[in-house]
Amino acid sequence: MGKQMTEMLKGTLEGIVLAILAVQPAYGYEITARLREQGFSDIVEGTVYALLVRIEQRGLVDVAKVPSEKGPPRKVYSLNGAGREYLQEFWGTWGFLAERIDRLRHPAGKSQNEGEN
Amino acid sequence: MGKQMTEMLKGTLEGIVLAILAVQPAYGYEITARLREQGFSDIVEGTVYALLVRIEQRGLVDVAKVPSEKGPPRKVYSLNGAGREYLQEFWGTWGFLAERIDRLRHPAGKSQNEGEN
DNA sequence: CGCGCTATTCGGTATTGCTATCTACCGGTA
DNA sequence: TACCGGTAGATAGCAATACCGAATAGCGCG
Repeated sequence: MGKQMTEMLKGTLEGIVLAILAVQPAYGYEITARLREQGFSDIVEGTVYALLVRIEQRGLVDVAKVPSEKGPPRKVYSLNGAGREYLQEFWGTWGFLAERIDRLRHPAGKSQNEGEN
Repeated sequence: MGKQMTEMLKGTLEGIVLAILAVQPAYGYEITARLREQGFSDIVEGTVYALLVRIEQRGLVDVAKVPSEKGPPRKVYSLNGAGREYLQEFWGTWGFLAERIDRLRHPAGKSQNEGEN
């Protein structure tokens, strides 16, 4: 992807990761892989780890060190109460923004094939 | 709104402004007002002007100085070919992201009112 | 002249994702 | 033993962008 996606991920990637953790706890490497599966093919490890450090410091997740068979111990992150609250706020903000942007894309009171161009 | 919205606007505000300009040319002060009308109540002038300078330097808009009856001359921005192309790219990127995020919000194979909480 | 409204510009700050690199652990192989 | 590939995490420096606050500029009115 391009620069547009990079900038758009600012502010949303955090919510995306929290949403992934809301489904089930996971560790950094795993989260990166899951993002790749879901189409975010060029999000690198470094980005995810830095983000995880941030959300940990803000107290949105609980961390458990789990030994791994191959490699250093995993840090498994799980969403806690504050994280769930924050995620809900995220959905609110996202909904607000997405609604308005979609409205710009398909302006009411304009002919159908306007705004796409 | 809060910090979340601020960060989420990164990368999208540019597209939002371009979309507004796609409807019809406008000048900075007017764009700010239009954003306010559409619900982005706390976007300040300074942000919009800085953004306009950027998209002008990238050649996405044409500029015309128009004298005003009240106040300094207005700089009227209108989307040009490159801008239209860029906007279409924006819609592509936005669509990609929005689709994946909505999928996270309403995971397939989960009961309906999951993920909202 | 000073006040208010319109309109634009500028300097500094904070956040955040990216690149690139580094450490560390394990199993397999030469 | 020595090296390599895959797993796992951490860190430093950079670029982009939105915010805040203030300044500047033009015009009409009391």
